[in-house]
Amino acid sequence: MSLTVYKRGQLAKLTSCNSETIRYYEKINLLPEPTRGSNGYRYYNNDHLQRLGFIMKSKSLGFSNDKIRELLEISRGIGQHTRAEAKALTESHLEQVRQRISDLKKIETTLSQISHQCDGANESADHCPILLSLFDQNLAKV
Amino acid sequence: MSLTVYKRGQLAKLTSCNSETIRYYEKINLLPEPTRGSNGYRYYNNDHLQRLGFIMKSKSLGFSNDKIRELLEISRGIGQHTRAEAKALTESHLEQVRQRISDLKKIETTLSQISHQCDGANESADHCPILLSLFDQNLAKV
DNA sequence: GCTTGACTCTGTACTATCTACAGAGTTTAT
DNA sequence: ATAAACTCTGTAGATAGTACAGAGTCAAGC
Repeated sequence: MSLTVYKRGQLAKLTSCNSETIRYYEKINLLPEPTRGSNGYRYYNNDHLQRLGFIMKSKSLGFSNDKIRELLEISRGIGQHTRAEAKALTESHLEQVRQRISDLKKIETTLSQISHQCDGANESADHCPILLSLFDQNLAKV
Repeated sequence: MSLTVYKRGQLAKLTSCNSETIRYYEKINLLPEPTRGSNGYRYYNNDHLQRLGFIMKSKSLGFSNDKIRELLEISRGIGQHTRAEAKALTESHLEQVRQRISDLKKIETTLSQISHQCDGANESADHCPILLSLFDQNLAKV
């Protein structure tokens, strides 16, 4: 219905997306090509606005551009796709997030340990426990 | 003391570092240039071995290459650097790790919520709660 | 109507952190 | 001797953008 159009900068402001990034998303087929004015300017419609909002939200949840492209395809598919696909994508991503958290927690523990071993005195870094830990062949694998 | 030398592939195996990556680390001044044989081959010594071990361990703790370069400089500096510097670098990195964990936990919560809202049935993705969430203007900011 | 500033266009280069490949030369094993 | 495995250089690709140069366009104020 709405015939509202937006120039690139306006779309950028409305979505908090860098305006150069909008061009980039078009290049990698995340955002469809908008119509062009006779001046060559891109003119976006409300569908672009909604899609870019979707992209920004998915990004904030850590989805990769490839995953976002898949999610957009599912949402656009006319009955071709199922909720099972959307859920599978989400669950698989969630698993990755959990794995990453688990990895980072191990890193946090190790960093915290080696940091506590160093008094941080304003003296020569010779024999600094942190550096020695990093040189240590036997530092626990993270 | 030890006059052991290693070719690139040997160093790679000993450190579990990809051999192309060793070349890359030399390019970005993370690993000093080794001596070259008359055939142009790189011949590494035990100092390189130890440094690359340091790099790999630091990487496994999530330090960026720039931070690793600083840590190496501190460890190499002849009394020029202090333990305070090493500790500050570590603490600042630890803070970043904690922040990242906190961000990921929020993402995990949101993903888990929207995933639970979807039954994942093998039916049309129309009205899929996950996709609707991602299109929703009001989805809680992560 | 003109000027000025803001915007947009294209293409390309840069960030970080590697990884991989082509085509040539070298070493090693059988 | 020959073939496999290794190394050399330089360059391109992946991921996810960001930034800039140089040209053209639009909008507001005078």
